[in-house]
Amino acid sequence: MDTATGREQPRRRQARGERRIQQLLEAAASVFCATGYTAASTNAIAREAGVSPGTLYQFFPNKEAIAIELGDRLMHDLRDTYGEALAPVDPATPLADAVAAVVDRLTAFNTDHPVFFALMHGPDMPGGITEAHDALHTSLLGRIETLLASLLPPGTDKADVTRTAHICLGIYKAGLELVLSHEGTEQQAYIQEIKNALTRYLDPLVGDHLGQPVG
Amino acid sequence: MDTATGREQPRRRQARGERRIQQLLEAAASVFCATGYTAASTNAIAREAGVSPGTLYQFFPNKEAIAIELGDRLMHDLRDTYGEALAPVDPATPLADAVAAVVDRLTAFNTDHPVFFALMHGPDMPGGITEAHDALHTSLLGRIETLLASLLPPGTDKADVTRTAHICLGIYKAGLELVLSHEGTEQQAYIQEIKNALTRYLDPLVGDHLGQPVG
Amino acid sequence: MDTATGREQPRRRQARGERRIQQLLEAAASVFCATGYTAASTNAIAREAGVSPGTLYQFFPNKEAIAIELGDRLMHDLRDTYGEALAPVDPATPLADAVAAVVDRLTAFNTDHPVFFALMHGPDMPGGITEAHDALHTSLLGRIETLLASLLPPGTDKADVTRTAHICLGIYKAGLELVLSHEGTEQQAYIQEIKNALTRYLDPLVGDHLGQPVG
Amino acid sequence: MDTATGREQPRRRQARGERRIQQLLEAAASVFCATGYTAASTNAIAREAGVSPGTLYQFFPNKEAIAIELGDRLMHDLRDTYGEALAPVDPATPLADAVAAVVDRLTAFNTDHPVFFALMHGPDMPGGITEAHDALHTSLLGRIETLLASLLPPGTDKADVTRTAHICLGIYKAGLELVLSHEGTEQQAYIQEIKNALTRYLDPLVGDHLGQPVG
DNA sequence: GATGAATGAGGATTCATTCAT
DNA sequence: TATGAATGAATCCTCATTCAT
Repeated sequence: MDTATGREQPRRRQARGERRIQQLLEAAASVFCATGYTAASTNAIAREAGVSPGTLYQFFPNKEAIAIELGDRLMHDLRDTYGEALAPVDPATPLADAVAAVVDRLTAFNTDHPVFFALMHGPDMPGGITEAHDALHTSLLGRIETLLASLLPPGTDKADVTRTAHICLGIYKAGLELVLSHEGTEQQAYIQEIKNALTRYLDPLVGDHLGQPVG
Repeated sequence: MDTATGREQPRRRQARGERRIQQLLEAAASVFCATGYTAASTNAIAREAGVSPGTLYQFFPNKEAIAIELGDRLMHDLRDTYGEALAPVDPATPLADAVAAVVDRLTAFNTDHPVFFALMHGPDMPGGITEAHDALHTSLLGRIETLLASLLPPGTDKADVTRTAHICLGIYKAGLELVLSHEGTEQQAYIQEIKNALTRYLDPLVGDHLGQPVG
Repeated sequence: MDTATGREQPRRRQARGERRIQQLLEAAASVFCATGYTAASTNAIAREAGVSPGTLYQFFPNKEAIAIELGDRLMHDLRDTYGEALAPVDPATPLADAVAAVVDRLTAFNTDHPVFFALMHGPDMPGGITEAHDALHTSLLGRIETLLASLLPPGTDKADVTRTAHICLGIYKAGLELVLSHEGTEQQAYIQEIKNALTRYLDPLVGDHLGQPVG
Repeated sequence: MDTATGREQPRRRQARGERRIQQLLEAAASVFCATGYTAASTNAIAREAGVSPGTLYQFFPNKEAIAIELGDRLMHDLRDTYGEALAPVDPATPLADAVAAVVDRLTAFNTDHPVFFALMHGPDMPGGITEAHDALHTSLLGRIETLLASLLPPGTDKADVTRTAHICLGIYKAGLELVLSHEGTEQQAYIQEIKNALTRYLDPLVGDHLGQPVG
């Protein structure tokens, strides 16, 4: 009966919803970038998406959920684009090159998805941090831990890896903020400084199974 | 009462005003710490200070101004406590020691004035950043630049100093966030990592007029 | 499929429609019980029924209509189960027994159909009372009037019968609320009190064609 | 210093607030009567009071609080007007007269304060019942229990008194609804029926220390 | 100076209902 | 029929700021 069209009918309906969701997420990204997460209002997002507030709430139960979904998709994009590891784990790669690759990739990714930065810098709140940012943060952190696991000496304590990852992510986030607030050659200079800071920070920690450290 | 010592009247009034301001700033600090700058409401600050909203607005034109004044006083406190340079610039001091001293001092200062952190991490907003945080940031940055000026080789380009200062401040802020979100020995470990990250980042930059670099 | 038995098609459709209606009414009953009529949302009813909001509106023009139909069916059920009169009108039955029978039946009916209570206690609204509750109320009232007609002396004024019926129904509704808010022996005690209140209220009104009044 | 005016200054300020509160409560009473508690919106109450929504929330934290305060003041009014006991407890008073007095007083009170009825009939919700109605209900119930304590035989079980009070209040509430939905002589007739129902219900329960029961 | 009442636009969210598919 | 997306006014409530006293 429905054999021929049965799969497409629902698909078309779902497709509309999926399109709306995409639309809403894009609007949300835009608004988050423009005003930050805290100041972003659901009404503004709906308006930006050209729909009514009610429509937004048909797809997301609340503002937080939008940010979470946005973060999720962002991480998937990141994975799809640069793979799980974010960088080549070829033992022969010098640390500086590995770091540079990761920084370049993350920076390029942020250029493509400016909301990445907006989401990473959670709201003002103390301790709390919204679930959305937490999720994004945790996810990123995991990737970095994985990456570090292949750089640091085999026997390194788990807690040390985590701590190191936290510091690296912190340095990167702080650096990204600077990168974004500058332009042209100065911006490039900041990118280089992030790489320097990370490389130098990690250099004494990596085992000598890596290529020769920076001269 | 009102008849005697006509000259003391204004003085007393000013004193009263100063007390009020102090009161309000302390309340603001408390509220900023508890809820973050964005979520802090002027009404909540007034309530915490035990005065009416109207009174608050008799001393500060708006929320922003409170943060600015708070930041100003914080910077003065910092200067009063640790001097302009934040650390001894004795050329003989090894870099690691100088960095450790600065980090310890800033961290101790933050412990004494928890709102320091809250103000440094401005609101969510994009680029803009509120004037208050900007001011605090700029002030801190200036101190760091001064500090770096004595560490980096004499002829270093002004722009390079500024850039380096930005990066250092960024690393410190990111690190402080981690320090504050941990406790006990883990917290200590993070403090050490901040020192490591900064020392290693600066090490190749400082001239050899400093004590021997970290072994 | 569509080719054969052209006559059965509509029948089957009607059957399907009837099933849907049943489904929706059961869902509505469930939601009305859980949240009350006012707070019940049509979306919630549709969800509970496992259909889309649109489907609900294909069978009922609005929320009110659902309640009305639900009330109607409830009254039919009541009639089907306990007959038109709700109780034996055997003149020999003592008043107390007749009252007890009616109360027990209504109470049992409410146990079987908890939404009965929810519908009887209409929304908050003033005077207005929604059509649905009005209908249920009127219907119940009619049954009680019929019942009373056989209890009160033959020549009793119609207005008096109606008034008495109103009072009896009021007492019963108030009592039912109490019954439902208690459990165990206390609940039984309340049931008994309803019977007492009604019996004593009616006792002086019934003619002596009934069995001996309560001692 | 302030001795003379010190008490009046604050008083005047508080007076404005108190006036506003009165105004808001009157507006709330009006809106509750017009639309019922559930449907009453805080904005509508503010509008009715001629103030902005914000003003309302300066005096009441939420809708519920308005109803609670309204109920409180209502109970105080009731107490102030008719005393704690609601009726003479003169042992010589015949039950019918005592009941009539209470019913008349409550009915008169409700005529003076129509919101009394609106508040007694809480929202639709199941079990829940808002705190406001609960409070009013409990308060009324207490008064009735006190009253009954002097009517029922001295040794009566506490639980029995409470149960009887519940039933009486239930009958009265149900009756009041009927009274309010009728006019003129019919309304009077309903008032009489409430008295009858209550008197007859209580008659077998009161000790013979009361005046002769109804003939 | 101090008070606290007043504002009113704006925030997130809900819901009965309609409509394109 | 059935779907579920779409609507948009309405809900409760907040907050920076102003103003009369």
